[in-house]
Amino acid sequence: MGFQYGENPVMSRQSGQQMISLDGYSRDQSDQHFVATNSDFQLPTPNYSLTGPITGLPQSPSFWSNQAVTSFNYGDQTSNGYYASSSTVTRNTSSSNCLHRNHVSDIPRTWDPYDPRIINNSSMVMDQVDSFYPTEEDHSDVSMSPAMSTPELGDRSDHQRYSHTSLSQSPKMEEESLPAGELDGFNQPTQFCLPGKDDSDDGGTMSREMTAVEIDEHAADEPYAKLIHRALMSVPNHSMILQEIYQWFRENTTKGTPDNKGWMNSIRHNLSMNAAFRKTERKIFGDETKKSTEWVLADFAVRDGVQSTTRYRKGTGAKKGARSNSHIRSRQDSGRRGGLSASKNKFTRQRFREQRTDTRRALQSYDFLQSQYQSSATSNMGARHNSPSTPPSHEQMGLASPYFNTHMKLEPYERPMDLISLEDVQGAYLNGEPVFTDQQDGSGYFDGLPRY
DNA sequence: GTAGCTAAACATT
DNA sequence: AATGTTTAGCTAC
Repeated sequence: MGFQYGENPVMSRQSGQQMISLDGYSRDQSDQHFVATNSDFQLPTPNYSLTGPITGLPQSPSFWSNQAVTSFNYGDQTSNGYYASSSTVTRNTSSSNCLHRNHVSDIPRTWDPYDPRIINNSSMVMDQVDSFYPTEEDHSDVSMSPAMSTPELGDRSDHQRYSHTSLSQSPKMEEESLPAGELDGFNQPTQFCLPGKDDSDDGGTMSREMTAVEIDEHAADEPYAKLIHRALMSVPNHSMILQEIYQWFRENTTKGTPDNKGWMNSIRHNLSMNAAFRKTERKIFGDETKKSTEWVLADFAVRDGVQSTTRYRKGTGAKKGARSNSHIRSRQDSGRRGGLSASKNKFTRQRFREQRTDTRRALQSYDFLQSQYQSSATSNMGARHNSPSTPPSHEQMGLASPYFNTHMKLEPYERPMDLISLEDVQGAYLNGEPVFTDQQDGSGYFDGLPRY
């Protein structure tokens, strides 16, 4: 990246010099308000260090043996069944020397060292670096581990390979704005250690530092959902477009191979099926008619990590062993069913959303009643095992239906109330007629539609 | 049985 | 064409 030591930042830019985006993607001019050149940006702060998820690690022993490099808590499944969120790397340095993001909303997608905000307030610049990964094609001597680390500037031979930081992020849509303090945990120190499955005599509760090799091996074995989670956690706003996710996989995993496209399919599959990943739309600046789709981590996933995608699988029970004569035909047939079902389900979901809207409107009339019970509700909520936006497990939901409530991608205002949730309702009548009932066999239907 | 990967069909953008 | 959704076969544990 060309970060250099020195008390006096030198901000020079030659005319015609190619500008790069910090996440490696070209930007529209309108989006280029924050751009750094690859070579002439000079870090005004000497002896700096970073906090935040860092991807792409030098593998040199000197790097790993450096005391300043923190240990890793390689988040694994936690007691609540989630993959732990491993969003932050900390340093054993004083906070004044650390680079950390203070305000996500302030971070532009790209940066320009000539931005007056930087020149006049240089501390703001590197305070907000969150991600750091190599982009050069030749990675032969650089570990592409997706694990997060902290490049140590003392070893510039390694460090110089980091041609840019990733500030890939776009402003969240209004309705996606995070509540205050939502990302507070992002700056909280998190240790990166091996999961406690080792032979330590504490029963595995203690953790130990991973070696670089272990991290690489571990990362290579990580499931897609976890890797996607990690990718999204590596950017400040926890959002990426699909192509950025692809690129992250190319650079940080062994899955992103060019020889086949199956891994892309798998990524899309995981994005679609895992409730930790939510789809948002962002209007393209300057052209309100165009929108780009971004994938963003759900709030609970930021806090708690991601669950396995298969957990969201429809539990109809794949008939193992029920093979047709032709494997190919079976495959095609299953896909065809999926496609047809997808279409049908899309329709039914759409109808269900309309129903939900109607239900919500009806329930709004209960606002008054809810306010009467607010205090008791609050006390009940306090007894919740999980935070309200944390999706319940199968067990918690106690659904007779095999459908896990994965794609109730509800906006905050339309989330089921804690007071009254559809899961709690076993039947409803309108004008004396049953609107829906929850049959004992679990085949609950909502106005003739399957219950989701 | 669960988790994960993968292929595939189909829909949507 | 790229992206998104869904089903389901298969393997490993």
